[in-house]
Amino acid sequence: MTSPQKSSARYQQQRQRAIEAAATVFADKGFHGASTQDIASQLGIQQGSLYYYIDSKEAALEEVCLMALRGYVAQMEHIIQQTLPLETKLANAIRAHLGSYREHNEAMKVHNEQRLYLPEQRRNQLKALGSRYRQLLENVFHEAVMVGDVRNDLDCHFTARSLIGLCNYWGVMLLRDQTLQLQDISTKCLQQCLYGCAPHPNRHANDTQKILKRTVI
Amino acid sequence: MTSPQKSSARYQQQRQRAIEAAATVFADKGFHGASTQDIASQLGIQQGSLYYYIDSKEAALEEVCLMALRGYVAQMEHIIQQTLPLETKLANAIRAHLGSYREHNEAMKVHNEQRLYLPEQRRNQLKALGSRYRQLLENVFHEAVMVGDVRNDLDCHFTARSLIGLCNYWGVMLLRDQTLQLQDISTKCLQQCLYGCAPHPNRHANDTQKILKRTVI
DNA sequence: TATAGATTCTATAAATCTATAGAAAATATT
DNA sequence: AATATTTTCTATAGATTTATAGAATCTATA
Repeated sequence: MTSPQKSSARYQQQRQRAIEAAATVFADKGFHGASTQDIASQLGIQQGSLYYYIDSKEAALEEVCLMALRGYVAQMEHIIQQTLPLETKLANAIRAHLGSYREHNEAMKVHNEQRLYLPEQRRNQLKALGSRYRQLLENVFHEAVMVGDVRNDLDCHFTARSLIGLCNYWGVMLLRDQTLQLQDISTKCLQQCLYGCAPHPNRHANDTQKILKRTVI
Repeated sequence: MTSPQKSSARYQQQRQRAIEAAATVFADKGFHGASTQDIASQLGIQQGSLYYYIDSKEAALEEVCLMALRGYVAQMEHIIQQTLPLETKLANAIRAHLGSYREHNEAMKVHNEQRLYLPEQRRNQLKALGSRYRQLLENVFHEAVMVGDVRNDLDCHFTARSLIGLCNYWGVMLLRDQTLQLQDISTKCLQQCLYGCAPHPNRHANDTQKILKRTVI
């Protein structure tokens, strides 16, 4: 196990597979509950061989979390900076948030549930990405307040975090129960966020559904 | 370590302290990340002595989760069967839900984040309690639909789960950040659930605040 | 084909962790 | 005070885990 040219296409590809295997196993058993043996088995190699691709189990967790957040935040930057009405922006954001649960090998779930087991220093990048995303979402609500789309006493920080919490909750549900429809849950999360459960005045449920159907990304 | 009369008041009391210590440690390090040594240290006894009070680490987790849910569900039964308007009932329910995060030694957090690491069979009681609670909350919304307090196309199941998700999210925040005000978060969760962020017609923010102030339990 | 480099395997050191047994200490009871 | 009971401690067996070293195998290229 001498230090190799770790830049070949094949190496990078296998490394990616290793991180995805780690994501799957961490999502199922948790970081401490999963062993490097579990990850190696998932990948179909021997336990020792895994260390050709990762430096440590902890480093693997960091990679999984970064994998979850990176593409995701980039997506959000794109969605949110577009000049579109609040509802459309939110619809796109929610759809992207929930969608990424079913994409990245359960890495989002791992990020949510396991990242705090990383030591402070290893969380720096993650924190930055997380804050960035939260801020982007919060700004959407600030703008909406200024335009008058939402009530003017709205606590934008609280609302943004609540929406994130809501999406994370249903994101995990989407993973656990494959019969749940991404489209359906997205619609309902949007409605819940915008109108709660009180009857909303000049708007039918179907309109929201339509908005979600023409998502941008 | 022969089998003792495990019913003395002192024994039961120490046992309770052991479960609370386990809750604290599990909340911090996770079930698999925490060792029986950690729990014993928290309690101020030797690692081996812990087994005088618990049968296994797994049994300890089960006890922690049960501790979290038992009193809590009983509370909800009481709150929810009262004949009160939707807003009041919800205000009480949310307040009780969030409040119990700051009461039971972080056991609620452990229940949410660690219970799935228990084997199927050990989760039976927990599942029953959880379903019971979810059902109680769902019924509140069903009633509200019939009375006309909420829009009639409301997905009560979705709404109940979302509210639980919201409360669990903010419950954990209340633990992590002691500067957050229970009262303030409760109010905002209620508003979020009922009205979302769109301006709600014939009701001022202050009314909701008032309702929350006269919680029943 | 022969060789260099990349990849995987086997074996293992060192650390940790759960659970138990039996001795010791503390407390209660006669 | 003497004895019985409860509680705590120490020591350890046995299992598991991470990470590393070095051998073996595979692959690409000269």
